[in-house]
Amino acid sequence: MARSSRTDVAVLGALSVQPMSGYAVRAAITETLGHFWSESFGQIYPALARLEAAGLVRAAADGRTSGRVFEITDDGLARLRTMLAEPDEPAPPRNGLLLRLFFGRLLGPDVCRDLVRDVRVRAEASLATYAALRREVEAEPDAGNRAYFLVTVAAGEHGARAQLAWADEALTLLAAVDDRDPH
Amino acid sequence: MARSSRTDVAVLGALSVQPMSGYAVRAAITETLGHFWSESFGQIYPALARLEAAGLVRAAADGRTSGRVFEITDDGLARLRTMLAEPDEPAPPRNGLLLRLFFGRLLGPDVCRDLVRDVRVRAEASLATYAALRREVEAEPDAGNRAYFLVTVAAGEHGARAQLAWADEALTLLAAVDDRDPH
DNA sequence: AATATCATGTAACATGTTACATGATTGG
DNA sequence: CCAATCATGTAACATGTTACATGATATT
Repeated sequence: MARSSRTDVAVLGALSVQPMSGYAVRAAITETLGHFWSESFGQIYPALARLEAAGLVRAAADGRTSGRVFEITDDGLARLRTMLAEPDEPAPPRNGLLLRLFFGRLLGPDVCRDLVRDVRVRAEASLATYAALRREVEAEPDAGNRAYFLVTVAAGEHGARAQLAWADEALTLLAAVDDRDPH
Repeated sequence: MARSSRTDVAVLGALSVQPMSGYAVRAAITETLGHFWSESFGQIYPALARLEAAGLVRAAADGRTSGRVFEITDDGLARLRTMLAEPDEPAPPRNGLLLRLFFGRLLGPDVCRDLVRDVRVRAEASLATYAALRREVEAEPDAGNRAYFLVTVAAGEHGARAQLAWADEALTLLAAVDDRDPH
């Protein structure tokens, strides 16, 4: 049916919170959805043009700046609800790290351990970020969407903790590999 | 530098195990790397042509079939080692499920709970698959790459268990949402 | 005045899937 | 002989990033 529906969801979703410029949509997605979503200008501006042509958003000149302010229409809100309800079909798996580690014998256990340790470090940094994010959300009064926000934060936390536990198991497995093995 | 390096890694990696046809490369990737990688014919055949032109693989007519058998060259093996050692730059995050749940207020807690339950069911199925995979690997004698295979299986297991734990936390969070809230 | 940030857009490129076209080989 | 599988390839499409071009506004 619709082209680029995922970008459309993100853009309409941002505009469902409040009207804003395309530039601000990008900033909102980066800042608020950044831990599970991303969009580039090259996607956002054509998406806004499409959505405007379809009557799902309405644009008005911004008095204060040279740009335009986009506002979601009733049709746009209805369309967003429809798209949100569509089943989420998971993308085909493509994990570059596991691809490397699977052929790790060609690399040797030392290099593989470095790859894994790197993941561990990044996972610990992520955990700290999520903890801060959680404190932020819990400090603000619930405007009705706190639970939904916390659900996404929890996903990040569980994922990062899983990476940590996996890294430790992987390091144990790799410690048992004979380094004199033919790489 | 090189175009399509990730596909090249997967294809060269498959051929580093044994020479085979392009069709068999696809089957090997699907069967053996399937839980963390995927390639389509539309990527594999052009990749093989590129790799052959670059001298990284060598093709010979297969006596038994109408097709060709591709064999990795010494240059190809060296190239594969180089590419495996390159740092893995993580893809920008794009989690369609979390995008939906973040705007879950527009959908209502009931629909969101259905989305989460679906993840839970799939995660449990994954866990069973990984358990079977682990038994398979551990039943065979170690040809020197068992630890590396187990590292990738462990990643799947930890990821699936994290999804399970997250789903339960999410269901608890969503159970507390007032369903009479304005969607 | 210079610099940073806000703002909009496009073109080139990269990567990937899906559908199609074509034919050989094998097993029932 | 017919169906399934093996085998190779291309074209169209989808999705996405990056780099570029351009200019307005705000801050120091």
